[in-house]
Amino acid sequence: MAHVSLSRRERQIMDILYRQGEATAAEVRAALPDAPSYSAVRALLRILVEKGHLTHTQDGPRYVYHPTVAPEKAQRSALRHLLDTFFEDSAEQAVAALLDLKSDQLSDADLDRLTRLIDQAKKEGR
Amino acid sequence: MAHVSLSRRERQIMDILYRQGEATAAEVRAALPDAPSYSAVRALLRILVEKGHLTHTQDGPRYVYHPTVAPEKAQRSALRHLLDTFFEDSAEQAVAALLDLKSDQLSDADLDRLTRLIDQAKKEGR
DNA sequence: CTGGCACTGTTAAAAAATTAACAGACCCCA
DNA sequence: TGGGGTCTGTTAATTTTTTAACAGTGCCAG
Repeated sequence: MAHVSLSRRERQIMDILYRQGEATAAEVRAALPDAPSYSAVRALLRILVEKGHLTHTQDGPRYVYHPTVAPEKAQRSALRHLLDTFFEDSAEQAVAALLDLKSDQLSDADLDRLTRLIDQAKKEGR
Repeated sequence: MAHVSLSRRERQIMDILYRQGEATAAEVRAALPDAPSYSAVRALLRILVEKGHLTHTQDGPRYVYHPTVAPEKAQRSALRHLLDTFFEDSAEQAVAALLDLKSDQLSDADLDRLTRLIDQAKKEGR
C-alpha cells in the first residue's frame, strides 16, 4: 500500500508534494530535512516517477512534479492508516485527540461548523 | 522528528507496535508485510532499541517490545503530521474527511457522542 | 559570438538498510 | 540424559538507498 513500501527519502518527498500539491526539484530540495545535493534530489524524483508515484509536467525549462493519485484519495488512505495505527479505528478517539490538539486554535464559530458537519452526516446516513 | 527519519522496515515495525501496544519478535514478524526471516526481524528490533524507539521487557524466555514514547504522545505527533501534510492544518477538513470515510460505520448515537465532544470543547475554551 | 546559468540525463561510488547464517543458552520431556 | 525446540547475540554478505560527479542542452546577457 503506497506509503508503506517507500524508502525514507521517497516518503519525505511524497509528503512534501502532498503538502504543496506540486513542486520543482529545487523547491523539493528546499523543503527536505537535511537536504542532499540537487543532483541527489533529482535522482530520487526520477525514481518516484518511474515507480508511478509522481508525474511531471513541463514549465518552461523545468519540470514540475505532482503526485499521481488524487489528493482526496491520498488523504483517505493516510487517514485510514492513522486511524488503524493509532486510534483503534475509532473516529471518536481521533476526534477527541484532534480537539485536544487544536482546541486553543479553534474559535466557537469553528466548533459550530464542526457540529454542523456532524448534523449533516446524521441526515445523510438514512 | 521520530518517524521521518526511520527506514522503511523500521517504520513498518513501529506502526505494528503502536497498533498493538506491545509484541514479541515472532508477533512482529507475523504482522510484517513480506516478512523476512525471524533473524532479520530481531536484528531490526535490536536496532530500534539501540536508537531508543523501543524498549523490551522479559517475558519468561523472550522479549516483549514496547514503544518508548507514550501512546498519547505518539498519537498527537502522528495527527499533527497528518494534518500538516494532507489537510492544510485544518481540523475542519480533517473531520469532514473522517466523517466521509467512516459515515457508514457510524450510528446516530456515535454521531451524538461526537457532537457532545465538541460541545465540551466549546465549554472548556473559556 | 560566447561564457555562464539553469536545467535534465546518465552513471558510478559510498553509505545504509536488509537479510540470513551460525553459535550459544535454556528448558522440557521422552 | 540428551535431543529438539525456542529463544537471544553476533557477524557477515547482499541488496537497496542515497549521494555526488560529470556530460549535454538551451537560453540569455554582455
